[in-house]
Amino acid sequence: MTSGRASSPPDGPPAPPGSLFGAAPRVAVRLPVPVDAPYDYAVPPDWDPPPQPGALVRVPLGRRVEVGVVWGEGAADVPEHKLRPLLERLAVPPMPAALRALIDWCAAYTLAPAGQVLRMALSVPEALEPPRPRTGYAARVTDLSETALRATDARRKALAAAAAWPPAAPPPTAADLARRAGVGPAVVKGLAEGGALAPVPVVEEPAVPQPDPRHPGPTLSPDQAHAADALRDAARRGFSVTLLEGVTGSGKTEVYFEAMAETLAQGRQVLVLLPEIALTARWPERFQARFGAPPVPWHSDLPRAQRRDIWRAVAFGRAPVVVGARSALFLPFPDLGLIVVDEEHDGAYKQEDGVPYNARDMAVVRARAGGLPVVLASATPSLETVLNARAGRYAHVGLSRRHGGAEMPTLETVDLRAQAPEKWDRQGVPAQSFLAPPLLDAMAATLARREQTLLFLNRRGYAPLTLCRACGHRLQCPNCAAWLVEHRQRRELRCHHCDFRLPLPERCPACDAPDALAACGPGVERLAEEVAARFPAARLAVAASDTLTGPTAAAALVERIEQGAVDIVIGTQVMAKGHHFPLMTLVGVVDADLGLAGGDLRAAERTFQLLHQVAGRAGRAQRPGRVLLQTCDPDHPVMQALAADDAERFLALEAETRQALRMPPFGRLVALIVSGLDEQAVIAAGKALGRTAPQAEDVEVLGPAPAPLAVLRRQHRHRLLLKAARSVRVQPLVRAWLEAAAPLPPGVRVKVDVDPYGFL
DNA sequence: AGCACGCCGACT
DNA sequence: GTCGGCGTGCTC
Repeated sequence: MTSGRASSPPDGPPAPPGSLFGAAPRVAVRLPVPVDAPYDYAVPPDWDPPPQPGALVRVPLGRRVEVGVVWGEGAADVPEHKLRPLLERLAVPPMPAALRALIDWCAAYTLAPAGQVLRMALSVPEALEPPRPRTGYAARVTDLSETALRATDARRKALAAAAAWPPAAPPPTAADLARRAGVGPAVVKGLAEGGALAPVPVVEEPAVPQPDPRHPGPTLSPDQAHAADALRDAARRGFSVTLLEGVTGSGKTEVYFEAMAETLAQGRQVLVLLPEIALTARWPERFQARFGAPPVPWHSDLPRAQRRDIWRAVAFGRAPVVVGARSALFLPFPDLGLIVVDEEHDGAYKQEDGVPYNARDMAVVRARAGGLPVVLASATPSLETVLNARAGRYAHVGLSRRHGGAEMPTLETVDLRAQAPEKWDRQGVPAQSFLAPPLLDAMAATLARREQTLLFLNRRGYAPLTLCRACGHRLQCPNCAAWLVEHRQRRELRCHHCDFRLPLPERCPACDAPDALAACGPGVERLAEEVAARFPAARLAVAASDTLTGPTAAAALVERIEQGAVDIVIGTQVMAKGHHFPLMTLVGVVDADLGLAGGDLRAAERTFQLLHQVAGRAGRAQRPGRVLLQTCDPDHPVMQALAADDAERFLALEAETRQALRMPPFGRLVALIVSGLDEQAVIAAGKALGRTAPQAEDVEVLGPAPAPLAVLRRQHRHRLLLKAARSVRVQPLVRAWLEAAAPLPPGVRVKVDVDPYGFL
């Protein structure tokens, strides 16, 4: 992929007079601002050698100063007099060529301005500055009598501590010395002022834990060892993509650890991508067990200082392994040797805001650019990855059995039409139930065996809808086309799409009727209420993203469950991920149909993956597990495939459907979201875009129609979908479409989403 | 992304 | 008469 920069037109402006003897040397610099082309800058004559591609430089831009990356030679299409000089080289390693290639590729593919993509790679400005030297202290004298300082006990101790400091270690700070000597820091300062200690500036990069590939890890089963051999083999060669497919509990993680060990032994870096880093509490433990050191994390919630340290450690090649969320893909690894994308099917890899990219796909692009292998791991790989493997584009390594001889859980559907939940008694008033008799029986039996139950319901809060029994008014978000979700514990209604909150009203906001508001449908809180009433002796825990604030809370809950301090866990999808609890032998899926509503392209696939993953929570170790799926449609292919444990057949059916519709991965989709505060203007702009839609072979444009979330944060949204055959290069089409389109009315924006995933 | 320029309402 | 709202456009 080229830089996308047009060369100077043949009839361009004449060269300025000064260029007769050779114009000032210029370089193209990409800037982290949303423009597509790099800007040219003059290289000051005293810059010898001139900056090479990848060099990070400070440049003037308008009336501010930005950090940019030298992208290549300057073009001749900017008149000499407009050129401004490079200001400074930054003392960090050049951005690796493979990362620059990824940025260009990502911009060209997503149609995002390349500068906006670059911004993701320069997200930690502090990391580009030299670390601020701290002051260390070294002993300058052997005895206080050599100074004018009066010898006190504290001073003697502090001086002795400084003299005894190991020369190999970095010099101690005042605080270090004071702590060692058991005195106050003022004593140290006093010694320095009196000349007994010499201040030395210490430029110290924080230490990074070093994983040891030869650290003895857990023993692999023959199945695992076989798979590990294949991955190690791939890790020894250049670019390749390998699908590592293994059912939940088959020990995929330990298998790809072996590929990582191989890469680490070669002295090269490894990147592991996880979909939601904060919630995969067990991964770091497993990493530590295998490599004898904690992994280095990367995600956007890390404290700034830590992000700076890690960014620098990666850039300087001091971080051998980073485990991170999708943004870790844009870290400047100088010697990346392997990328692992765990849970590759997970929708969290698709970024919806900013540059809409899929980190799993971009990982393959990064790997190809760097000539290194990628491992895509999943128990339920995505349809596109499976098809790539079948077509031979990806290698395929399978793990069939559960590690440690554990049995797969038995899985049954509960037909809610035939076995409807029976009302329960809330203080003399019959209350709606969400648990059918078979599930309640199974829970009682599980409780009696002193084993654990997971009730899975992918809905936060108490109830997803509140309506007025008097007038029928439904409580809606004022900013979004969405119902307000009751959070009874917090005594408020919340919008799950924007940050709107409303204290729980006593009267209907529409008709003012008192005590008429009724909760409709279940959320985890409401389920907990029913469970608490039905099983008063059971110890409950509710696990949702808003009840588990941060990884610490998640880890604490995991520990409580492990220790058997919880009998029934009621959780959203945060509970679906990679924990395994030996006592958890029953999983009840409260509403298996939940994800299937709403005509989303991948609804069936996602539901299958999620429920399969949830089912995998049941019965590991030596106890057999049982999974009950409550559904109103037990004949649905997803339920059938889950009950029969037949992923193969489900994927075949799903592939058939998609092929018939010429939908991804058999066709390509690009979404254009037109949004703005003024609904009429948005509709008009959408229609105008529809009229100028590209007419081409194998291309069809659907819409405009209201987008699935027709109003979001007060922005009205209409969507057009361009659907094309796989062979069509959609980017040039869309680019030409937008360029030819009538100028957008004020306040209306168009967002392009290549390969849209969810419905945002 | 910033940051200016530029053209229409409520104040010293 | 100015201060200031944010729509539009540019930054080598």
